Formats: sequence, structure tokens, C-alpha cells
Amino acid sequence: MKRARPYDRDVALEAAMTLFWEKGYHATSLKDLETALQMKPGSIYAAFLSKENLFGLVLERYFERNRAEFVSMMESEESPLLALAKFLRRFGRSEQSNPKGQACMLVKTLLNATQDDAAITKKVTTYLDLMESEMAAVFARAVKAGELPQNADVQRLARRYQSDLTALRIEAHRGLKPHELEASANEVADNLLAQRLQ
Amino acid sequence: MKRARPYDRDVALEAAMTLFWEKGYHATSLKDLETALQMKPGSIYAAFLSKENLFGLVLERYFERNRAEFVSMMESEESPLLALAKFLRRFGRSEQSNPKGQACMLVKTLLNATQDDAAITKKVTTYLDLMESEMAAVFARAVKAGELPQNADVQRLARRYQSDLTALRIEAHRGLKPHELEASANEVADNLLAQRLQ
DNA sequence: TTTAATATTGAGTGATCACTCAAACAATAC
DNA sequence: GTATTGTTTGAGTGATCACTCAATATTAAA
Repeated sequence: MKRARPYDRDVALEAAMTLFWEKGYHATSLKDLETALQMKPGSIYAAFLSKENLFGLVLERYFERNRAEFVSMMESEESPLLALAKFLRRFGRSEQSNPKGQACMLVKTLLNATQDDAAITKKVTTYLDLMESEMAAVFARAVKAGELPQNADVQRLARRYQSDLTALRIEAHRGLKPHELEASANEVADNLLAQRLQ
Repeated sequence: MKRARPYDRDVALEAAMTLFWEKGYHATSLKDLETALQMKPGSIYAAFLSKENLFGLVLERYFERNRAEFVSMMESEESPLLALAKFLRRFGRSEQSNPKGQACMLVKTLLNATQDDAAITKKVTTYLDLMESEMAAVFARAVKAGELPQNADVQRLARRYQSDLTALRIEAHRGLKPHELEASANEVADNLLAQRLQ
């Protein structure tokens, strides 16, 4: 009955993510998207409604991917605190192979958004809060496991952890040499583990 | 002989800084600038050559102001390490009165710049490096004063300090509650002082 | 008062922006 | 084959972009 779409929605979203991540929302034009997605304007609008809506889908995709990666890493380790440290160290190493480092897309978007982009700002803030909660949950498990004092403020620890990660990603963006970034990441991880009770 | 300009160049630059800082380079239109500077397009171009050149002047202004403020704070204290800690704490408090927090303009610009903005990126990177050097100098004085081990890596300490400050500014931008921000700033300051030898 | 030099003025430039829609196309149902 | 339905197509929309320049205004020297 209906004509099949010649493009793969998932591939298109992935291309849009790469583009939006690199250039940001405002600086990415529809011409850029047409090229990257290999779709004509009409098709883009039929598939994604608007540039802003497409950006929203991309943000969600980015968030879900990062959350899944984080959660998966946390589950693969016995000790919550060691898992958190390992995650930092892994980031420090992973950027070796990723020469053109990019800051976190959520943070980039947050800093980039103007008052007119209230809807985008809200989305980003929500995702950042959700990531923080995810991190707080791991710290809570660390408390339960006796790695941290019973009265530890897991929310504050999570906020600090997220800040540290954000700062590392910005350093990567800034073009820190790979071994310097690795050193920074290890330093942050060591600082975290210094709080470990057992 | 010549006609006097009806506007004050310094006032105009200050207005441009506020605007560019808040909206970013790309999202700030010439219409916005006309309104904020109360100048017609022709006058803006006669005075500042181009939007990009004006932005460059603003960046320099922002950098010089921040550097001057930092240097002045460092001089007002006996101990280098205490001065660095005090600077962090002061930031945590200052944002109480500044409801609509903004991330560092240099970082905002860095994350916002695309490949086409190579000139801007270079300027920003230079300024960030200069700030780092300024911070490293203070850490070097701390070493000399015996507050840190003789073999302390002042460059790495400076990088970490700048990262911490960047992260705090982003938290302020994100809309952290004043007392939470103050707590974060104090935490970072405490961590710094924990390294003090005497 | 005239003149020369330096300003501001603001409508207008071509380019690009996000976005639209009538027409053409492709796939299945019959 | 034909009809129906859902799709792509891509030139074209008005709006806005950064920017220009001939006309005009203001000063101070002559």
C-alpha cells in the first residue's frame, strides 16, 4: 500500500546526533542536515516534524546512550565506588583514540541555549538531573556496602562526580594531550577512592 | 574639525559584553547589538569593523577583567594557597546575589565555536592558557613558601584548579541553589587546602 | 560664513535561514 | 491494469542574517 522509506531512521538520527553534537543546535543549518542525513527538506519535516523536534530526539538518544553506558559499567563491578572510579579512568583512556574530543552534548547545549530555547533548556536540565540521580544511586549503594559513612550526602557526592566528569570532558574538548587527560582522570578517580572506608 | 561621537566606546563595549556573554556569538544578531549599544549598523561597523572583531574586543575585555580580579585577590593574601581557597569561596558566595548565573564566557565560547570560528577558538584558547599560567604562578609561590612539596606539579595543579572553577561556574549556570553552590565551592576549597603542608 | 573632515543615518544589499506544498513517485490491494 | 495510499521531491516562501553606502549631520579650522 504505502511506499517504503529509502532511508533508515536510526542511521539518520545517528548522523543528526553527530552533526548537532559537533556544531550545536543553532549553528547547524537545514542544509547541513540535508547533506548529513541525505534527505530532502520535505522528507526531514515529514519524518521529524521540525528542526527543534529532531534536536529533541537526538538529545534523548544521546542521554539514553550515556545513561545505558554508565549503568552497564556500574553493574559490571563488585564495588560501587570502584566502579565509579573505573568509569572515570576509562574515560581518560578512551579519549586517546578520539582525537577531536567533544564536551558533553548536554552541557554544550545548556551553555549554548538562549532564553528563546526554554524548551530545550528544560529537556537538558531534566536529563542532567536524571544522570545525577543515576550517580546518586550508585553512591547510595556504596554507603550501603559500607564504603562510605552512613551519613554521607549522596546527592552532593553525585553532584561533585558529575561536575568532575563534565570538567574532564571540557578538558578533552579543549585539546588536552592524551596523557595529560589520562593523568587528570586518574587524579579525580584517586580523589574519589580516598574517601573509601574499607 | 571632526564630529564628536555621541556614544561612549567603553559603555558600548560593556553592553556588548553583557549581550554576547548571555546569548553567545552566533545567537546575537546585529539587531540585538543595535538595541543594546543604541547604535545604528553603520556606526557599529565604523567603530568596531565587524561583528567578529567586536566579539574579539569583548573577549579581551572579559579576560583582562577576570585576570585582574584574580591577580588582585591573590595579592591581598599572605599565603598563596589560602588566597586560592578564598577566591573559590568568594565565588560560591558571590553568586548568591547574582541570580541568573552564567558560565565562564571563555568556556561558553569555546564549547559554542564551530570549525568556521577558528580565529575565535584560538583567541579563547590563548586566554584560557594565560589564566592557567596565572594560576600556576600562584601554585609556584605556594611551593616556594613551603605550602606544597618541592616536587609538586604546579601546571597540573593549575589545570585542576581551573577545571574546578569552570565546573563551579557551570553549576551556577545550571541554576544550583545558592547554598548548594556555596557548599560545592567550600568543598573544592577544602580539598585544595587539604594538600597544605604547614 | 564657508569649507573640510569625520560622524551618524537607515533603507537596502545579496545570502542564507527554517520551512512548505503541489507535483511526481512507488508500493500494494483489487 | 487501475486505484489508493503514503511517500519523496525540490523549487520557492517570507523572514532574518551580517553588512554597505550614498546622503546627511556636526564639528572646528580658516
